[in-house]
Amino acid sequence: MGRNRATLADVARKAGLSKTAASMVLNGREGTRLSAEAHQRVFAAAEELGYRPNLAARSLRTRKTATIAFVSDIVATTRFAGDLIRGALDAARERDHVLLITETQGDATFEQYAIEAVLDRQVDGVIYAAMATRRLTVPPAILGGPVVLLNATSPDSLPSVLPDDERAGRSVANALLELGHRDAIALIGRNRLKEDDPEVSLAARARLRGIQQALNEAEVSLLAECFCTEWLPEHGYAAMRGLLTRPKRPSAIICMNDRLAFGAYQALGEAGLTVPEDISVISFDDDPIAAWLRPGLATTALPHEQMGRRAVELLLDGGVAEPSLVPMPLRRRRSLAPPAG
Amino acid sequence: MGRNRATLADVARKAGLSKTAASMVLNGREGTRLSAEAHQRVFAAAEELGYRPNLAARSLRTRKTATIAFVSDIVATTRFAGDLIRGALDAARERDHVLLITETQGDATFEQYAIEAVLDRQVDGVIYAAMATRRLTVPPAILGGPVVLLNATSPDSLPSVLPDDERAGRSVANALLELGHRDAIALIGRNRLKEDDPEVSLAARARLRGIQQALNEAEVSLLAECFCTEWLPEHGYAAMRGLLTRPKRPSAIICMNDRLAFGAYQALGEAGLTVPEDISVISFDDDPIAAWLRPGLATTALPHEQMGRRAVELLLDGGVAEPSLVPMPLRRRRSLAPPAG
DNA sequence: CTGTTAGCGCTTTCAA
DNA sequence: TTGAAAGCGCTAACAG
Repeated sequence: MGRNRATLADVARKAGLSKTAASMVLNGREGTRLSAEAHQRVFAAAEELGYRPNLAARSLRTRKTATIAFVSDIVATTRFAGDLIRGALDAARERDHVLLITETQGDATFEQYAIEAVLDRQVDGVIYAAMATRRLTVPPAILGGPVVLLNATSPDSLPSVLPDDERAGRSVANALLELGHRDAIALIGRNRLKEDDPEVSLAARARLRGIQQALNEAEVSLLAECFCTEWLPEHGYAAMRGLLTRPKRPSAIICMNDRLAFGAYQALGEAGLTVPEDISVISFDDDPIAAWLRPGLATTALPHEQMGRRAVELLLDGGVAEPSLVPMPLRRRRSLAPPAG
Repeated sequence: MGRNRATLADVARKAGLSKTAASMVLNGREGTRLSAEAHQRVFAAAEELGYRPNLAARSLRTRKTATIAFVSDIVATTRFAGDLIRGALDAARERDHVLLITETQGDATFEQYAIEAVLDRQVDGVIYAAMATRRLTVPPAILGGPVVLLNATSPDSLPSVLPDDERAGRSVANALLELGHRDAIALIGRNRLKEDDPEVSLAARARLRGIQQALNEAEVSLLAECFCTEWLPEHGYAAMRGLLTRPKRPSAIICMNDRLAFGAYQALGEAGLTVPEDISVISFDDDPIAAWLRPGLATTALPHEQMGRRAVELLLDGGVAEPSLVPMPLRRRRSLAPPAG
């Protein structure tokens, strides 16, 4: 790769100047002034030879690689990883940086390996990303340089980027309250593990807190709360079926994520109920299925692209050692209506 | 980052040997034999100092960076990008390599930039990936070194990795034939643009070819073929509604991808028809929704993880300059049954 | 068997 | 204004 690339020495020779001079011209150094004509000659030579600096060589001197490590637990399983990465890539490109991406698969050995691999390559900083919003402890090895936590926080005080799930919880509840839903709102997706263990999830607790705040302010309480062992369609389906056996039918459902909502839709369809005429549904994440469902599912979007971008900004432009919350926009779709009757 | 790292010189000094000796011991060179005791001293010193070689410095001499560029058009929009990357990451790690990932967003300027960025960093090779299977022309700049096309082919003869869509087409059709479906099979998702322009898609044509081969062999012809301008749920929905207005109802539906099938499910549900008792459905991709649907959607999986892996293998272990087809496994789920009656 | 020397391509004193 | 020389950390010739 990149055989036969012209070197700085080639450019200097062609321009009839020293490497030093060529280097200074090409790097636009202010201090020492070379004649305008020398500038010309250097630029012309570089142009003609198609010169591009060898960044590995440069970094040996400058100790800067213009390369950031993006270390994450899992890139594939979640649909959202791509957006996190894309946002980071965009912001990195704008700053002339590049991303070295590794995946630990939640495995300590792989993690160790991944971290050594990127540190050996002298990256300028590390973005340590979790695919589920949670608290974690960062491997000490990366603390030798700039670190930003993405979709995670840690006991060490470090800059971090998180979605604002609590505010999202309030938006979701308020969206229903504004439509006139009061005492027939049910919640699907309570989960002790997620709510109680910040190392499993921060989202569950924050969303719940937001929902309850908004409801309390309106002096409304939930009609029912369904616990689910996982946030998958089948659990949403089962929960919804359960709700429909109760004497009082809910006028609106809040699901803790879109996959649960998808399951709830299936149960409603089978029961011959229509969204939103019979029951409104709203949830969290803005998974692609939310837009594909009929009717479209109202939800609050995980701002993954923004978050990836923010992480790079904090890393490169500097940022305070505390969580930076990114708003989750409410996507209003047809699954919302005033309560029937 | 990585300040205060011990250097080879530190190790050599501590071991009381020359840098050369230390280098040879640490790299396990066969040629020159140092005393067993010298080995011990070097290893001990390296261990104690937590020595790790500076790969940027090494690459300056060896012209190898143990870094591969993964240049793709779009990482985010498609759900599958993650799997492609994950497969590549795994295979790279097994070979002690790391991935520099960039995204061009299909924009020529970004692409130019991305390619220069990775070449400047002296990558050992480039994986040039497309998110939709298609034919493309690779930017000449990367032809100076090893290149593998991922999910794409090109007029230049280069090693490439593609899913075996044609064989998948045959599996899909055969799965229905085996169940006894004959002259009431309908196809949703024909699309002239995708079928006729290899730079848009190679999958559509190959899938169609496979389907038709299998049907021809069984002397069966399609009951109906629906054209769709895009392969999205809404188009599958519309197509399915159209099919249900015809005099003869199909016994089985082949959808060109899972999103179309999702739309078809919705139309079937609204029409009060049951999958698979009334109509069987099968499709392509194995999008996560395929498993979430009720009943589970039978489909042929895009082997993206395998493909990413294969690309790295071809790049690093060497491979012939021709397409390498990766099989698409059939996922049998509950959406298949013998024709009713 | 071991060590010295010379770069890889670049930036950066420092001297002319 | 310009250039020579040193050196980043490593490996590869080549002598000892």
